[in-house]
Amino acid sequence: MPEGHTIHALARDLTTAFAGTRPSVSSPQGRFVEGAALLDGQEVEAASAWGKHLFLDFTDERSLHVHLGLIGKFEIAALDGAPAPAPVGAVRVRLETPDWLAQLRGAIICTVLDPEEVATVVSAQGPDPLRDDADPELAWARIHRSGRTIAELLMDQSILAGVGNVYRCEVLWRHRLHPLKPGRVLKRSSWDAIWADLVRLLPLGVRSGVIVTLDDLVARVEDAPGAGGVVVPRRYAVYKRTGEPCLRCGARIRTRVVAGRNLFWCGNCQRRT
DNA sequence: CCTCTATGGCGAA
DNA sequence: TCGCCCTAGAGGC
Repeated sequence: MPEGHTIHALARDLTTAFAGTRPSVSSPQGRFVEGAALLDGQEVEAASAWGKHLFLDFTDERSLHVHLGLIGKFEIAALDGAPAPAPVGAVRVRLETPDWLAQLRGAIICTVLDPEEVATVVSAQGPDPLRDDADPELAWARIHRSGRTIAELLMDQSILAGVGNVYRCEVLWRHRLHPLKPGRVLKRSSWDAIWADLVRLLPLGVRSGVIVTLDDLVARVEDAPGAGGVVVPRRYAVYKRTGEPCLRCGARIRTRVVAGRNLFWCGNCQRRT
């Protein structure tokens, strides 16, 4: 589920698996042969994420830039001494060491960038609530002057990076905000609350691998000991719950396609006025 | 088994 | 605005 939490978890796992190693890099599918040749045998420094963009940095200053899009998958597996299995299906990139195997499929972006090009990609992204260096003022400055709907603004990666359709629907429900309200009428206190909530919720997604937005599940992840994985069911307040009762007020959940994406909200407790 | 759908965004038209 | 990427889970038959 590639919203920002997925990409940050991938960066963490790629760093664990490959930092300090020199993986063999190939493109069994054949669509990344030249890029793979540039990276093959080079030493990995670390991986990082900004919003939904993933960067695997090598010590020669080249970076593998990946964006999963809707259907992309980046699978990382410990080999535990076993020989790596042969690639199956359309594997765009394969990274292999004696200990780890990573395979990328279906990504919308997969390229090799130099540091300047990485900076250009990053500069087009808004603040990411998962990053310590994020400045929410940059997002607010654009939101509070905009006539576009808050639903649209939350999904605009140049304004706010990492939030996708599930987090936006859920966070608007948590703050009782109508998705079609224009950004310019959003109160400063509402934005502060949204940002603080995202700073709280997104790390729970990184930790559990699941988008966690319901208070009982939030508590379950926050109270779990250690930093390891927590098993959490995929349950949402409004996302994909069209016609079902709101968990807060019992009114029917409504849906509408806006800018090509499905929007879900409670018609009663998320009022437009 | 097959068909539909999606947490995203690029590039052609 | 639409097709595509070509995955993977859900649901229908």
